[in-house]
Amino acid sequence: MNDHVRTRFAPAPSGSLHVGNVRTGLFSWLWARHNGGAFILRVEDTDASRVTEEAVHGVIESLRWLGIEWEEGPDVGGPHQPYRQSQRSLVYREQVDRLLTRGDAYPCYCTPEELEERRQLSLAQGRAPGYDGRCRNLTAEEREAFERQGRAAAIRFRMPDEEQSVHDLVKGEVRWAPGQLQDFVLMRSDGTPTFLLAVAVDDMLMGVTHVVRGDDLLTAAPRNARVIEALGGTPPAYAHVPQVNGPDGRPLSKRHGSTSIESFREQGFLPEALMNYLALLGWSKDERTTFLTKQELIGSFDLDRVSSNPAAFDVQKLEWMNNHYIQRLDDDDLAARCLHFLSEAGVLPDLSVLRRAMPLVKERMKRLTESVELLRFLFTDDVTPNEQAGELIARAPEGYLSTAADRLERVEPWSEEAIHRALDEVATAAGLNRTKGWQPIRAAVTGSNVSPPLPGSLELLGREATVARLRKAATRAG
RNA sequence: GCCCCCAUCGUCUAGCGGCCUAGGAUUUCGCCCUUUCAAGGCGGCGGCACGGGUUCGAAUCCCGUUGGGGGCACCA
Repeated sequence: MNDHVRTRFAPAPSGSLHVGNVRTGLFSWLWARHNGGAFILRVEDTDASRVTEEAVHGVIESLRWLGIEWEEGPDVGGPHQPYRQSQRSLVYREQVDRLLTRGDAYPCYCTPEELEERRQLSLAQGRAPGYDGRCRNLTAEEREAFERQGRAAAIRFRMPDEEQSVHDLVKGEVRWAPGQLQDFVLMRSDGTPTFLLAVAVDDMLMGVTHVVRGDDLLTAAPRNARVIEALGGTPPAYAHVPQVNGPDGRPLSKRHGSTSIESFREQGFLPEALMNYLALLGWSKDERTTFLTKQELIGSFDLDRVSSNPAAFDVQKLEWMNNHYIQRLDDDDLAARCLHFLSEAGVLPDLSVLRRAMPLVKERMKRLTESVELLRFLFTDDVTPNEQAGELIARAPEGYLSTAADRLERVEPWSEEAIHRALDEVATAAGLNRTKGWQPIRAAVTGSNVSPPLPGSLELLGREATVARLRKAATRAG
């Protein structure tokens, strides 16, 4: 345990937070918690044009819902405020000035057009397309000349001309040959900081000890580290975790449909199930542990056991896990969660009945949204039979449903057991087994060929509605 | 084009030189249970990308090939 561990999650809230990003954030958070350290939420909005206020709120909402909390962030404040890069311009200006005076950074007067032109040329000649270092060693006179031309300078970092390496906690030792990592822009010519500057400065100033992020940022690590060192700080340890892929094995993106945390919530997934599933995407406790509570995850999470190869997101396994968690929720809790989806669908349940219906449906739902179709018949008299139900009703023996109605009308008491016996009597009298005998009744009462167990369902529905629906179907059956 | 990362059942993974005729989970298939649908139980199919090494011995180490991904922006 190391209570000095400080990690952060720094999403750029331009779009929605998808499960891949969050999986990475989850690892970062788990590492902080595992070490009894602190977790920071920071908004990476150096390119302010792409960020909306709703997006920032969305990020906060999604993380909260999942069960991730932070000690410092834009909403809760903290000793290193502000936590939005768009509000830290002065800080970046100050740090970039230090780099400038030390000669670790320099003004670059090349225009985007010139850079693009040279980039194309390099590519055509088979050389690296990056920055060629044109303004690296400008004399004072040359600078003045550019200034007189009215050129605005971007500020570039002077990358040491030597081999670069990072010791990554997941990838191991990674090296880049001298010249491979070119001088990059720290501050745009309009004075706004780039991601590369902001991240280095913030991680340093906020005392971040471990940077856990997607491995698409692996080449940013040596740049981040060199900037921090040039500023006199100690770079954090880096852990670059693989990206999460879609079911087709390609990186998760819009193309894969709704992959935002918000959409999983709307689809009826439990946050505890999603967290458990996500934690197992690229990490494992051992060879058999599948279910871990939040506390257990915190207790056993270790960057050492994070896999270095990308994982594909498998909804089916998530669904299976979701069902597992649903089954283990207590009835009040589950009912409260289903209520949201029922009312969303326009079904307004009697709360007491809803609660008592939970034992009947909990092992039948992969998603909470399924509670709507499973339980609708309990809360509405509109039970127009679906196609299969219609057939079941039509194929019922002559007078069968009326007989069932008659018999159920006399059931005493109106209990699951008594109803069960009555249903059997009706079926037996008609020479039918349970399957054949109960299905028409199920169809008539629930409007579907599939429903929760019949006796329990009828008990909850009540005698009156049950009998009425049977009679109505009987007339329709002719 | 150059650089970097990755490679075990369809999917998530265990495996860090002998315990592996490769284990678990999910998916799928079959059986059992059963009032429908599920859940549950039992069982089956299914994998070390390929080629070279190193070693008494390789899924495990090294090299190469192939494949996938990422980077080379005044995006993040």
